[in-house]
Amino acid sequence: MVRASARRPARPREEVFATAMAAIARHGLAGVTMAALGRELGMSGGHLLYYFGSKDQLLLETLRWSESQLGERRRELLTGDAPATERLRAFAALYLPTGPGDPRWTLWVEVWGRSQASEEIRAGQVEIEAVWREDLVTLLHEGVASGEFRAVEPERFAVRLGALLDGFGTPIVVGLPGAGPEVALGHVEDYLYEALLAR
Amino acid sequence: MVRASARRPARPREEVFATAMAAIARHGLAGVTMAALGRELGMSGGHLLYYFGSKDQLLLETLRWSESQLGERRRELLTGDAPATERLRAFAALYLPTGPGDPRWTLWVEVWGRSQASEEIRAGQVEIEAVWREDLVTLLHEGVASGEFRAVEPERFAVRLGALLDGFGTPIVVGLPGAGPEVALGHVEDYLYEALLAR
DNA sequence: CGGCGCTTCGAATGCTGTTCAAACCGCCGA
DNA sequence: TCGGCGGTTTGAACAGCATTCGAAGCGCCG
Repeated sequence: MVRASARRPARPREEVFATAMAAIARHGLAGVTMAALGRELGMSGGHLLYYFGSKDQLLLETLRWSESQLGERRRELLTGDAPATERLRAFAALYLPTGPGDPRWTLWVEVWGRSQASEEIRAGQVEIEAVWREDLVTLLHEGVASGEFRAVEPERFAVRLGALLDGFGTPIVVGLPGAGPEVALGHVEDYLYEALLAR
Repeated sequence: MVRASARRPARPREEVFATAMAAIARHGLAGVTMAALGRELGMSGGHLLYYFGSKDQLLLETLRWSESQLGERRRELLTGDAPATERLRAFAALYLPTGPGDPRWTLWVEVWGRSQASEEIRAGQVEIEAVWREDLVTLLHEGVASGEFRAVEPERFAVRLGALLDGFGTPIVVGLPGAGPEVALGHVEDYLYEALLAR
């Protein structure tokens, strides 16, 4: 058929991810249609699917991109020469949601919801989380080695701290009453004090 | 029109919930259609919606029912005369998923995924969780009062323990590598020892 | 016995993810 | 320069499903 509408080159991947993330944060994944996202980007919905394969794949790639954005910030604060305690606190603050509807965490909530039914999404989230875990373990090693932290087992401690942060994060992003980043950070700081510093 | 198919009375609510829960555990909510669920129950999909209003409402009611099933067990173990420490451990064991695909937790994962977009679901989950929280706070009060636990603040401690349990539970039910109820319980027990018992 | 309100069915409706045919375009080799 | 090829882009078709809703059915009550 004669193409009535003009062809438009795909938007840069960065812009696609940023727009997708904002839309998902605002409407939830179910509230975002490929057609609507395409309109926002000046692309067709079919064009988006040509590149990403499926809506769920788009979600996973968007999360991957989002997490990679944080990689720089996390590396900066983790490799600074502030005491390990401060860096660990900063790590937790960076990990936790900024508040209800935090776009990055909204992606995570959507991914968790799809993870059980998809080995591919599970593998993806494991890969993304691994980076956080490795960085945390490295920091814990440093703190223990320098004598700043008690002689905890870094791997095991990282698992527990990760669970605690996840457990606090989800109610924040979802907007449950009483849940907020300050409250959560207060708990985490107390926990870190009791577990790593108190003698 | 002349009704070709026979009318069938609705299945008891209990059976609807049990069947819905099993189907959701097996396929995820997205993989369960109202038509298919109706066929399993010998009802029409429209009939299910007549009673539940929407698929999301069915999910929330199923979770409510599921949690009420546990209410008895939780009350039994919490009001026993075993030491508070044992009862607290049993509480944690009951709270955590039994393993990947745990039906009860699968409902929770689905609810979390919809919570952000729905005030009604948020309110529902807060109500359901409140019971667990209250029971935990009561137990903590007992343990502190009897001198068995350190003088922690029960409300605050319950928030933190709840976060830790949630943070451990989700990877288990979703089936992430390395996550399992024994591992999680080990962590939780260690945490409880360090936070409540160790001097 | 008639009317009322609840129950039950299942197709219609509306919507959306995904597929796919077709047009378009740039590049490369003959 | 031209034809072929492969990637790009569109948007409708397709398939599926949540939800709505009209209509039939049924029990109960006055």
